[in-house]
Amino acid sequence: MYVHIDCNSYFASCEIATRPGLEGKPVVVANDDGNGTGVILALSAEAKALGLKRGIPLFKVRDKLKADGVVVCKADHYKYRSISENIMQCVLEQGIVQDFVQYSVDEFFGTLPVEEPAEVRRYVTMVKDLIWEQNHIPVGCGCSQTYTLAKVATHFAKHYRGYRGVCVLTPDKRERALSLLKVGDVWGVGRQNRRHLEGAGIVTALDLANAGQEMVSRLLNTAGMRTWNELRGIPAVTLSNHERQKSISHSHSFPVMITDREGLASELRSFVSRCATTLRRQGSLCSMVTVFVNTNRYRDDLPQYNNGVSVRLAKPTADTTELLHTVGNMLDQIYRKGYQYKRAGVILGGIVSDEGHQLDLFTVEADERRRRLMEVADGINRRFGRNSVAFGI
DNA sequence: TCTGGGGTCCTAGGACCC
DNA sequence: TCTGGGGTCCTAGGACCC
Repeated sequence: MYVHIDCNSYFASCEIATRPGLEGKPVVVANDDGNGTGVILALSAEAKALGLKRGIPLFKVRDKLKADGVVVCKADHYKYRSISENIMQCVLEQGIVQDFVQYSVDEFFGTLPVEEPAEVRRYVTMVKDLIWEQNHIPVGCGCSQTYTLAKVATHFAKHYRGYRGVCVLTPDKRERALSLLKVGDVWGVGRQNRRHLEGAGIVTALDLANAGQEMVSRLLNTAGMRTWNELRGIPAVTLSNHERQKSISHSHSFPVMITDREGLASELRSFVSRCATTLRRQGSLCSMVTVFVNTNRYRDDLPQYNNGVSVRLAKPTADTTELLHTVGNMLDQIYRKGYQYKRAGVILGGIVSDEGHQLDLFTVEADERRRRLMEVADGINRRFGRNSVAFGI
């Protein structure tokens, strides 16, 4: 029996759990404090009831937020990650769920060694209650024969009060449940594939499950075939372990457009410093760097320019000073005078473990003093907060 | 005035090998 | 007229996820 656990309105729930006085109030979390360029990322149930939606730019609803007394919180991703780790930890210690893995910051998968629906329900309710008691985060739980069907079950757990947050989707109820679910709400069916499927008359999840293999493989790719199997109760999805990220990126849309090279360079330096910190935290080195810049795509009155460049490094590194230097050179390749830049970012790729990586022909001994400098800087920032020390350029 | 940020996987086509 | 055949690896772009 596969189990899926999904935190409700996660970012908003984290704020309510950690800031006194927010309970029962309409709360939205935005990637900004509400004065700049943010959009709504998450909403409490009370905020949803006001008709607010995820993805709306704050400036469009500024008056409504004020009139309805909505609390706007700035997203704190460090907080959300740390609460997520606590949830992970408490479920692992409880020991009911097996093969427990984190799928995203607010979702978890696992298995249960029991099959009988009432018993499954009892176990999963214990897990749900434990998460609430220890973290004050409400969750929805779904159980079924495959990961995808477990996510379908979670959908029902969240949308029908009668389930009280736990839905066990047994084979005899599978068809009925799938007939009530739009095909676009199935895990793995995005906007593009939904259009293809609907064009072929496949509208509900049940239509997809009952479609012929040939038709499905023509309309979707191999990932789509896995989804098709899972909907029919045949496990086909394997969760890769994400112990080490394969790419690390930071990017940002600027509240005020930037025109000069130095302005962009300064942003990119801060992005790459943060990437390098993450890189070292997970014990990795990167061997590829990508830098990109974009103008404002919403302003058709302004000339548009979007460009990016990637370089492969001679040897993998996690050294901030080295990456700062690289990024500066890369910006020179793509920076053009005369544009108003709205967004820029850095992506580190080609990530390898920092032990036993391939040295190139010309590598002398690694610079021990530089490595220790990074270690000390990371240590200070861990202890006294991010950006307590940074690289002056 | 103001429109997010961070990921993974798959595939087609090109470059290269013998 | 006729222009080999069988591979691997890498990358960019597009699909998906949260």
